[in-house]
Amino acid sequence: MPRGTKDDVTPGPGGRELTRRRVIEAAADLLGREGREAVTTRAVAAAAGLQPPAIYRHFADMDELLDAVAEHGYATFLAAKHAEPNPSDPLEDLRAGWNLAVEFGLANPALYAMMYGEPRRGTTSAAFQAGMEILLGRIRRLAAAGWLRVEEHLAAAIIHATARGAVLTWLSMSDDQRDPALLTSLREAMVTAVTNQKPDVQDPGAAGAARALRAALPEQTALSNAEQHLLNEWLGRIAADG
Amino acid sequence: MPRGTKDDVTPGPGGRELTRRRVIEAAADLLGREGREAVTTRAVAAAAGLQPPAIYRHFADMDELLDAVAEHGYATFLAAKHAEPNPSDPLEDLRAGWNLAVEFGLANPALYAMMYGEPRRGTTSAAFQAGMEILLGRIRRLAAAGWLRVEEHLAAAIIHATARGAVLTWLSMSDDQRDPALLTSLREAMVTAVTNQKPDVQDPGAAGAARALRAALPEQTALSNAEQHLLNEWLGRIAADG
DNA sequence: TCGAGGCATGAATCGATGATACCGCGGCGA
DNA sequence: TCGCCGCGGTATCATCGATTCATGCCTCGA
Repeated sequence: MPRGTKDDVTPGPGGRELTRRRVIEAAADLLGREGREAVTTRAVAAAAGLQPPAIYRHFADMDELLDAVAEHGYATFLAAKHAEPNPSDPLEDLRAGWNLAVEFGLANPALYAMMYGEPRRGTTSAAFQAGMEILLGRIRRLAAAGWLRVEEHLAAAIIHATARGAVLTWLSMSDDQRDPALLTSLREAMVTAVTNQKPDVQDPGAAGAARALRAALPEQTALSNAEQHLLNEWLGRIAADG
Repeated sequence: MPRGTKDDVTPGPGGRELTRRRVIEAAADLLGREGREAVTTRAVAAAAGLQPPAIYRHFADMDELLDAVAEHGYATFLAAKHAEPNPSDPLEDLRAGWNLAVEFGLANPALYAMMYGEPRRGTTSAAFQAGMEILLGRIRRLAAAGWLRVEEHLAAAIIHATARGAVLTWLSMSDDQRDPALLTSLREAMVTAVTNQKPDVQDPGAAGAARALRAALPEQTALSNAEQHLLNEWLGRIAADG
């Protein structure tokens, strides 16, 4: 029997990618059901149907596996929600994005605590980067509509920090302490911190923004007279272009 | 020699309380200098001058020791700052309290991550409770002065959550990403969420329009690549100026 | 002053964890 | 068809948190 020895037990056939997926999902399942401590090489290996050392054929170390679990959980959540942005109302889009981030945390407590509880993990993780990317996209549309009150990266940091604080604080409270108003309060605080009460530009698009900036140009102090002069000419061309 | 055998080595004399303190300070020192992973029973015992099992004569398990370390670090920080509240201006007092909480986090990264990074630890910790107590005191004075906009416990949760998000986000960023404006923005967002103070309406200056135009730049066709490049830099300066 | 009990100390040890070295089998390409 | 790369399994290591047990000091009481 040329292939019997491998098929007769749990491991089963399947390519490398499939085994990798099985390991990740086993780890994610353990993390979700029994918490961070339960995710050991032995427990994951047993749940995935292979021996502990085999895990290291797919992941350099435990941290890499956990990063993969984070990415998997994040992608799964996004796929289930398939939240499409609404270009017509960027402000409501901002709220929806914040809600989405918080909902992810509340739906995956152990995973979220692992991703955003340990400060060192954040930067390198792919899931972290992915979350920031879609956040920056929403912020860009907000900026294009003239709603943004602060610089884009600062806005992203504010949004992220409020969501992070909201989720971790919520998770650390007992049931009787949890007040849904905390989440809405933090969200609205974030909105007022990030956006203007009225958009700074009336007409959408580059032309409208150029007209608005040209009108407000005399107040600025960051540019020299020569720079301002040239900028003014360019703004005129952009405004006429629209 | 009735007491010589105990004095001739590192352990030294002193009561039970002193040994306990030495263990806590050794653990706190290890945590601050080498991070969370370095705090093992063996390392702590070696630094404190006793055998690993002796630690369990003072603490039920590792978690209890870490809780004691948290309390010690928190008390030490508070004693060093000896920040006395200013009854005359409860609003500025609120800001000072928030700043204090954040400064504690930035000054003790590993300790803060341990205290507020793992959601499960929060509730039981004595240091956590102590922080909440002085926070509630400040909130009460705020309420007495008629400044409070929301219920006291909700206010405490908002303050705590914003500080928590601020510190953990700050700690997870690399040096070049850290913008002090993040901390002030979050603090002011907290103030407007908690108090009746109206947010200062900033006039729609050039900064907002500059941000809008920057976001819409890729659409425009009136400028060459070189012109657009320079324009982008100028817009960044104007946006940061606001 | 002397004896007895309590308690901290220290050595040895346990179970479990993350990680590694080595071997054998299989599939894929030359 | 042969050889090689790679995957999984067995055996094993170093270290971690935590426990057990015997020893000896320290204190309290007679």
